[in-house]
Amino acid sequence: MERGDHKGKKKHIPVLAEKLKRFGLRATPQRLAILEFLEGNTSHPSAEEIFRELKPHLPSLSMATVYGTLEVLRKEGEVQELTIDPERKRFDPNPKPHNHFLCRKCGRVYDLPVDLSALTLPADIEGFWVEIFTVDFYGLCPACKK
Amino acid sequence: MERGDHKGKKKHIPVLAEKLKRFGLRATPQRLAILEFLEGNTSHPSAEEIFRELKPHLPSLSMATVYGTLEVLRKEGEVQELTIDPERKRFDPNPKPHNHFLCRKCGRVYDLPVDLSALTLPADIEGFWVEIFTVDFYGLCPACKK
DNA sequence: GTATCTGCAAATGTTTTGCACTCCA
DNA sequence: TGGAGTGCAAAACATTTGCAGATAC
Repeated sequence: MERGDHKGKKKHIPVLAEKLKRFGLRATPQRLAILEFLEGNTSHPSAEEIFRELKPHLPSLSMATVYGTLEVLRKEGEVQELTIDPERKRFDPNPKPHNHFLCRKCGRVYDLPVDLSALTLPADIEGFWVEIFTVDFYGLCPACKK
Repeated sequence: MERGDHKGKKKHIPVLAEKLKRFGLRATPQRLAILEFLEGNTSHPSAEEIFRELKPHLPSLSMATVYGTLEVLRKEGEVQELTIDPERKRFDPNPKPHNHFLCRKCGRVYDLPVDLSALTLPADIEGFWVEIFTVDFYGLCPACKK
């Protein structure tokens, strides 16, 4: 696997364009660039980090477009918005429920390999209708623990 | 128990002043008002809500003081800062770990009576040093479910 | 061709900061 | 009295919005 790649090979642009069209969305260069950047990305970037990364390759890109694209992708269930970081929203292209860890020293957010599948709760708890829940961990990451 | 009270009787001002002094902090009217307002409060207010509530009784109060006081109380472990609401920070005067529920309709945050004590995790998970973790629930509250 | 999308710039809302003045201990 | 604390106004950010022009299809 090459440097920069994450889980396996990146999907080709046509595949990402197809995905957008399936949602009834137009396959614009901006959206394709954002989708491609997020593909397999486990760094949980903020909108600003996505913008900063893509701007050099797509100089016309604006923050408004980044936020707008993230919002439509979230509505389609393609990305989830994380609240773990009190400073800013972060985005995760993995829509499946999984756990996150925020390092209090370096500020990075990691996927945490803890199996909480045992934690199945009744959908209705004392009159509260629970649709989703998240488990967020805080502490020191392996690099900062040393 | 009277209306407006929460868990038992409110602590008197001298008791709250003592608490502040134990932390090496001065017992100012602003800090005492904020502490008294938070005492037993389970509404998980934002800084702005605290300000709006207290301003009429303490007209000189400023947002800067509210934020400053919440920050020193958080450092002393007297309140916790919640990240459950993506729109703003909320504060909880109960420093013990417990679960929260955000209603997607009315936006209120509740304490959720779910016992997760069974969920004891090793402090060290694959090299991550876990200090605390939070479980946040999202859905419809009893009032909005109807 | 046309409805969707984008970029810009301005607005919004939250939180922080610098600093002169105040007041608690 | 002296340093900690406060209020004000401005700044700093993160995010949203309105709209005129651009572009995917």
